[in-house]
Amino acid sequence: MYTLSEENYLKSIYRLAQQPNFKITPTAIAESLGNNPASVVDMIRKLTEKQLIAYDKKKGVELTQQGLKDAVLIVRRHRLWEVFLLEKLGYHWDEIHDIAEELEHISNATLADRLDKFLGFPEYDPHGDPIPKANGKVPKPFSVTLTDLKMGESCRVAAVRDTSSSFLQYLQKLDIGIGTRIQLIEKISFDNSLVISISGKENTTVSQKFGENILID
Amino acid sequence: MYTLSEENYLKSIYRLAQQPNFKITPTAIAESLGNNPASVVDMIRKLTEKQLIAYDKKKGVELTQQGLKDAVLIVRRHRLWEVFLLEKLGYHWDEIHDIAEELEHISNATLADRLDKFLGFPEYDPHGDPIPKANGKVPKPFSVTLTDLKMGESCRVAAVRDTSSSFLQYLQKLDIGIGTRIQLIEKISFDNSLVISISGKENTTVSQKFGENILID
DNA sequence: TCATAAAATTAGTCTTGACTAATTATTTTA
DNA sequence: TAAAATAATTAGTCAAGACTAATTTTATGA
Ligand SMILES: [Mn+2]
Ligand SMILES: [Mn+2]
Ligand SMILES: [Mn+2]
Ligand SMILES: [Mn+2]
Repeated sequence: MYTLSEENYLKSIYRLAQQPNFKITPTAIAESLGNNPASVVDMIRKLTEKQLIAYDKKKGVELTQQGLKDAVLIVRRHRLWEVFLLEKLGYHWDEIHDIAEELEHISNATLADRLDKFLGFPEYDPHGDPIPKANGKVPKPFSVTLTDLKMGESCRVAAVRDTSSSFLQYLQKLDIGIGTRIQLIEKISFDNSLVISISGKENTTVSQKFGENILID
Repeated sequence: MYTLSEENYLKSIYRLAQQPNFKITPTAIAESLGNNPASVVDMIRKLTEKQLIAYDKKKGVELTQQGLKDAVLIVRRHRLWEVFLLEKLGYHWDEIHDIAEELEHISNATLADRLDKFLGFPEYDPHGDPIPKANGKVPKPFSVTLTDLKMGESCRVAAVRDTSSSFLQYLQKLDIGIGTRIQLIEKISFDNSLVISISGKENTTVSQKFGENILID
């Protein structure tokens, strides 16, 4: 389809666009890709010319209809490959993201759909992110976090926001995965730390930042 | 591991080295990759510096021990992915080569071995080429062709030398695949055309070039 | 053996996608 | 609102990996 770089930019812009009321600036894109803002300005020019994005000083960067379609396809491929790597090749959930980051760029007209079918049309990837459908429809992602829970309430872990291996490995250590049940025991008002019970076991304390990265059902 | 280009050069040199007594020249590499000889000379310099190849005017290009090891790994990945695409995703054998050409560059320490295991440690790829083992050992490829057959003898199709989709589609039309039995009925001395019987059915005539691209058991 | 053809190499250019440093525009804040 | 800070943009550079055109080297054969 496009170059590897173009695709990574599209995907990055798409991801930033998921945050409601967030203005997508060159700096924001630069940060999300680990690039220099000057390089981003170059690429914004290129993608604008190709009519994949529109850039307005006031509104920031927006994907065009075509750009959105392309970005969603890349995300679809990424998440399907993640399912494959975890379920078929036995990788752990903290290893799959980086490999999928490469696999998502393999371009073949029917590959995503064949993979989708082979995997049994999964709805969510191993991190709980919804997998865009073949028709381009994207199921609504989870948005309520552990910090939104009220005292005493319990929930099911539906997805993780941060997919870095340091976070995922921490979760593994705590025995938390997609589907794990968590009950909020107490909120420490000093720093918003959360005292939780994981799968009904003894209490553990986690930070606010931790809580914000756990999406629940 | 290396850049996409470096890997493609390594693989191309490896493939050329399979032909016995063949001097691997810049022109030969250029032809096999569809590149300009001048570009090849640049890359020969680069790969020599990285100690992956040795270039001697007299002997031509040779892979070093390290270069050979790396090339074999890329071939291993290529052929394993081809098996995956055919057996798991249902592609036809004339579609898989180009996709594997991209997939072979996905670099992850354990990916090839996991894929190998998932596929049940296949010995040959869908074109009959041997799949290098995890330890770097490469099973001996088939080398006898249809043109080596004597009048009246019959054989089993073991592999194809040419993997272009035009050749593979022609084979499909003739109902020839890996494992098909072929009997040589007659050799036309004028142009070395071969009159053959495919799976015991009525006679068909194929060219010498055709015969040279069918490897038999 | 020497002329010609073919192959290899060099020199110089181009595109992509990065970068740094300098400059200009826009926001914040005092 | 003016100064200071931050963000965006421009200008210039670089490396990779390709190309063409020109030159040199090597091989071939009359
Ligand atoms: Mn990527
Ligand atoms: Mn994911
Ligand atoms: Mn390749
Ligand atoms: Mn093959």
